[in-house]
Amino acid sequence: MLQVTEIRENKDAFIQALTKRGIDAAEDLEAVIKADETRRSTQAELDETLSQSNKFSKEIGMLYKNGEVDKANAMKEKTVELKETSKKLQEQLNAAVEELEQLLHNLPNIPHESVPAGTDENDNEVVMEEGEVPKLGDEALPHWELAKKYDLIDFELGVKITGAGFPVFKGKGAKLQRALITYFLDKNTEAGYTEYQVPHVVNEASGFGTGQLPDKEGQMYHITGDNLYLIPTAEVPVTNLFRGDLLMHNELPITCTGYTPCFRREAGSYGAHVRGLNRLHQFDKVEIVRIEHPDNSYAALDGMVEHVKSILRDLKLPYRILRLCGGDLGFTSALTYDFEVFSTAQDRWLEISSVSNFETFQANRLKLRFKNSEGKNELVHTLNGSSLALPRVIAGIMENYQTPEGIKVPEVLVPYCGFDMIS
RNA sequence: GGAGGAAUGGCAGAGUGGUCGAAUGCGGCAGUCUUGAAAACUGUUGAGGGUCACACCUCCGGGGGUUCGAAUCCCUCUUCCUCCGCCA
Repeated sequence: MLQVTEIRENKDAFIQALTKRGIDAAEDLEAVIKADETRRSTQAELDETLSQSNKFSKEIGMLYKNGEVDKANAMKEKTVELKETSKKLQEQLNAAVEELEQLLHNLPNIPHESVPAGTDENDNEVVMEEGEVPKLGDEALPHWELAKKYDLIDFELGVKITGAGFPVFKGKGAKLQRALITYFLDKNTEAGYTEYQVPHVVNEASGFGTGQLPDKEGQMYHITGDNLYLIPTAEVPVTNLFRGDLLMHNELPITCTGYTPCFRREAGSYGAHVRGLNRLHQFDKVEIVRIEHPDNSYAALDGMVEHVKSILRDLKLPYRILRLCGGDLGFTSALTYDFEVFSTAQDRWLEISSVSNFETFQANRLKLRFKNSEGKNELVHTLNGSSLALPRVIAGIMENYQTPEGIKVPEVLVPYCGFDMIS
């Protein structure tokens, strides 16, 4: 959520920045400023009224103390009108606040200055590319065929018990997935992240705090009976651990990692791109989350990018990093780097990580602040990234590591798997 | 599921109708001392709104009520704790 005081001061800069997302926010921002003015003037009027009635109350108290009951009773009558006025003003104020919040909730974050302008994924900027793309023969198979050949994943069984997009992992397929989760968590904790195990369902306040609600309501599974939501990413429960907190500056940064399944309705997805593991309703992911001092958040973002790189180097997967353009940038993000692994057999890039700095956007919704070194309260910066999302990593490994004899297991995973070949 | 108890500032914890936005301790900040740090000592320090700055307003789990006046009384919801029952 953007900060009103900043909009008030830099309206034009905000309008300018939002054009990068392909949004003309001039009208909305003007409405924000107007609603804010109404809010402030109503508040001032209400405060004045309340101030009056506070004064009367104190005087009445004094009169009673002095035994001047008649005078006190006379004064009581004066308060009646004030009460009615303040009630009316309070209602007006509530309406103004609600209108203002409505507007603010629907405005996306301001893109960082380095974010390229653009409308969709075609305008994303390739920052770097690394790793060797293996040369596979013509007989190379996509992962959904390999999964069948070696009996690693059963998509039909998932359909039977739940529906499309809920695969069942079996045997060495299941074990490979478990190995990856443990390996990722080890890698993250070695880098200093504290491991958390969190609930996989969250309440409405949590969904709002990280910005999934109300923006992405339709993408989440909603448990209507209890008004809870299945998490679309560990970002939601983990970041919300700190919702409403006022931290001390020396507590920063806070760094967390956690493994959770993720649930996404993916309404509107279709076609060959959703085949196999490419797009699922339930998938596993290991996430890293950082709560940072604003001065350090971009250095921290770079650090997270380096960290994810080192994992992909370990796994010896060819990958590239994209800087998302304004049009492809998530609602809450100021700057996002996507990591993609090249799948040789599919001849396409698969997104396996997304690393973002949300600056104060989430913190403002979460009311997550810290006391700075001057003793003043300030919003923190929040960041998160996948390290990593499992299914496409598995797809990438299966496809890139296939040989006529079977699928080789990346060296770093062998100790975690207990086998070095799937055949 | 049944019976009791509780929810106060970053944290712990006093406060039961009228200078209570709230004692005290810890923590934070500033300073003295020290080569530096620690310790000790001194000062300062709740949050949000508002203002150039004051003034002023709101906030003692959420919502509603009683009253001229509520952290304090009443209703309601939520959460936590203790005991009993059930149970992975």
